[in-house]
Amino acid sequence: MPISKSFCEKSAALSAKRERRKEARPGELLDAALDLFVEKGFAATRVEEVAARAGVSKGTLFLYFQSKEELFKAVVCENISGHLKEWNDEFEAFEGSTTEMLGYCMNSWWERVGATRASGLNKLMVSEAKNFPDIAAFYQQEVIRPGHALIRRIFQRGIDRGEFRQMDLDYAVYSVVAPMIFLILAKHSMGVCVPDNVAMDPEKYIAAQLRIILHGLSQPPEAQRPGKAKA
Amino acid sequence: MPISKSFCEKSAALSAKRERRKEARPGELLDAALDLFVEKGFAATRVEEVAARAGVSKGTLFLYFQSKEELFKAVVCENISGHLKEWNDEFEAFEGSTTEMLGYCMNSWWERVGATRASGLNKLMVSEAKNFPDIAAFYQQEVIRPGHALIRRIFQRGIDRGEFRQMDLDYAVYSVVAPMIFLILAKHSMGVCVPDNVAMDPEKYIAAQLRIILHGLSQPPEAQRPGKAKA
Amino acid sequence: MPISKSFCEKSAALSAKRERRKEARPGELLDAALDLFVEKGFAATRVEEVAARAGVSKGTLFLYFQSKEELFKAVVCENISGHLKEWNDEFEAFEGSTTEMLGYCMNSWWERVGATRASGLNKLMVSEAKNFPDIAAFYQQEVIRPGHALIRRIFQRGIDRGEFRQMDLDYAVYSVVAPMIFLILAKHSMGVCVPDNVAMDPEKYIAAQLRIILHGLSQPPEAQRPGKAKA
Amino acid sequence: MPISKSFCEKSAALSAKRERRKEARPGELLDAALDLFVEKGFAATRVEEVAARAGVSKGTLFLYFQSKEELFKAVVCENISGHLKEWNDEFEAFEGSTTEMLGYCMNSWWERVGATRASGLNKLMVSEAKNFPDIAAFYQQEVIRPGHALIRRIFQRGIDRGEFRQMDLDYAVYSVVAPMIFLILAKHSMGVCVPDNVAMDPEKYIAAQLRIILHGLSQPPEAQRPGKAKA
DNA sequence: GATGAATGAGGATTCATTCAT
DNA sequence: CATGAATGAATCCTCATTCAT
Repeated sequence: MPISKSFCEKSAALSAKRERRKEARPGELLDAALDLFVEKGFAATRVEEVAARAGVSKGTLFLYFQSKEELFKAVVCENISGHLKEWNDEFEAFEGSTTEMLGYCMNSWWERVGATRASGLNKLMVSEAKNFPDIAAFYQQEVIRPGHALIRRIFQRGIDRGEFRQMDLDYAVYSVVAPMIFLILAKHSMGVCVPDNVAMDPEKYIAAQLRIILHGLSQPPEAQRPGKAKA
Repeated sequence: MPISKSFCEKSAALSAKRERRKEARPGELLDAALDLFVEKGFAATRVEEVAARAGVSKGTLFLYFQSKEELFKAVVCENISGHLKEWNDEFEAFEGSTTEMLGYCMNSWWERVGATRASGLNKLMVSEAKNFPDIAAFYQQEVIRPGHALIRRIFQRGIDRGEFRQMDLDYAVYSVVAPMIFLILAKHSMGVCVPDNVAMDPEKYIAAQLRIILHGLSQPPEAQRPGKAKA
Repeated sequence: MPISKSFCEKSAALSAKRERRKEARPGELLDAALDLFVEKGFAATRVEEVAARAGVSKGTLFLYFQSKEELFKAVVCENISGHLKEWNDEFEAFEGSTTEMLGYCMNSWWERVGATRASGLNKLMVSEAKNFPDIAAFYQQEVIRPGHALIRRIFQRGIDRGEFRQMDLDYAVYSVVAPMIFLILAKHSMGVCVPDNVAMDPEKYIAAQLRIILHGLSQPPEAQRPGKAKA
Repeated sequence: MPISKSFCEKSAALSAKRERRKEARPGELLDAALDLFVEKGFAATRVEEVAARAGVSKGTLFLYFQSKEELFKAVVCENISGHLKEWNDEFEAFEGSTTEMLGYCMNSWWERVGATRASGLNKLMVSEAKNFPDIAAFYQQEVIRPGHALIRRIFQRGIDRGEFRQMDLDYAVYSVVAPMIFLILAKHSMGVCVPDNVAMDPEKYIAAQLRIILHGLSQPPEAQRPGKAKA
């Protein structure tokens, strides 16, 4: 947590000062910056554009953020949601089957993160991880690791309760994470992952993906109809 | 193919002016450019750096590419592999089970594309799609759509042969594509998808993913051990 | 005096508008400004810093001074001491030897001007004369010319009274002025005139300088010891 | 010498590279920069103006100097003349009286330094010492200290040969340095040290100053004419 | 063809100045 | 009166692009 603290405390300290100011400005700037950084990347985004979209002038932005880089860091900090703690609590309290829990988890992730502007953060990190290694490390620590840990605990619960077969947990986790990433990129990268001409309904996708994760696509052996083969 | 033609023909026409085509156009420049664009993004990459890494001077780069943007387009064109036609042919000739075919397809994709530098192209497109809509469209047409179509045909074959259950083909396709994207990002975006401290073996991952796609993770009903539940 | 009037009357007139004059205009601002202008130069000094050092906000500074440049002019006006008139009166009343008078004059200059913050004004004018020709002219008229005139009158008195030999008065004056400037720069320009590692006692320096001006450094002829020469 | 080395070696290394380039550029830029820095100070000088005066564009300046600060440092380094070694050699070889030597020294300083553009460096250091402490330290080490040391040796020689009376060497040195500084400021600071309306002939000034240093201004006692007093 | 010096439009950042509160 | 948030002109610096050699 040392890294996370350094970033977040800094912006917390700033926030204290800010709240005494026009108090809306920094948030509007961060909003605008998130959109533009996600849309065009860090380097291709002009601070003046961010300011304009937030309805203020170039100079005002620098009143709240020391530099474009600091703005970027603040965008990342601000948009790292604290949902993980929430989900962990829900996990502890959950009473139903692990299958239900997994579905609940993926769907609520979509509602609370995937479907929101905040999901752009993931695409942003994909693009800029190499240019901002310290932020990437921070993001990994705050988002990636706890997220993976939670999913792993869910699978472990399923195995413990006899719902899931024994499995290599790491790769099982990826089978949940990969679709999330896929959804984000489908949302933010216009047709580079999913063809434009194909409708893509996230809820349906999650449901289908869950079905596949749980039961696979193969025909159960007893149902195999011989003779239906191609030849 | 009209869009694809426009890009490739343009660069072909330009090359024609300068006598030889790919022969004369230093592949080193395209190589260096791919690496750097993938690593830092389009805007954050300096042409001088590309030239330096290719061992030539800044001026030389502009002998072969009219502009940084043309260089980018050429990088995309050059790295769009012709594997799709290959795979389509192999699909037509394939005699084994569709399960085998799917495994063969994913593994050979990893060997021929995923594991190579060329896989950076996908990350590149994710990052730059919004900044280069025409290139994104071109990429979609040349890579995404044919790729999806191929996978869809495989699934269709499986259904036709009674190996796979009925399914929504679109979402089934994503269950193959998402892991590929995931692999690429794991390779190119340091820890933003997979925690740094977790080993990730692509071949194993593909195998595990295939198993999940085919058979799911749930315990088969007859094997469910009641009473083993947590509560 | 026309130029001098223009500056001071202007600021007087402005002040009149705002009722009270120097009383209301925070001397703290002028104090802070003098220090910072002397230390860092006009351009490198930020008004915000001046305001901060004076304990007020940036906006307040502009209540009292129309612009940074006006602040600068006010600093010069404010710090031009009225000592000249004083010294002229003392000159008229002086009864002792001219040698004594010269010593008195240099020492009291050091006490009343050289040793105080106000001496920074001279360094300031040296640095900024080219950037503010009209202020430089004003300073020349108010400080330099009367100062030179006074010293010249002292020398004239010495010649008239037979204490000093005939001399070119202009250059004689410089032999008094140069050490004063030297003292100021030694005080304000860290090591650019006097090495840091050499102690420099202004009173002693003035005494030594006076001795040199009056009697020179050469051995009186009758005291020359031939044969003591190096060769 | 460690500090001096760091600065000068750096610019020497740069020079090596430069000479292979248009080879005249850097010198022209340094010339222009010296003039403008002396005239307006560091902060008030725009790099574009420097470039324009050197007949090149803004960008070209940054081809040769990493930043405005580096340009400033290079200006200082470049203009620190190696005359001190020369003068030291001449001192060792000098055969005449120390009085002659002192005169020779001051006059040749004026010819070789004071009268040239390089003398602006001193004014520059006066103005910017506080803003560039490391450069000021470098300047002190390379110019001020060796200069003072040389003059001190001259006076020591005069004492040893019986030409000069015993004296406090430090203050004696200042009686030579102060006029030099005075001359420089008279040259570079339009009327802030010497009134504009007074002719100032450097050679004459040096001669007069020498006379004063050596013999003072007082009437020799035997020549004092009583009764000539004012009253 | 190849080079690298030169260019200048473009973008980040600063800071004097204004003005609503 | 005092404040400090907001402004935008001014300036440093970068880097894609050109071109003479």
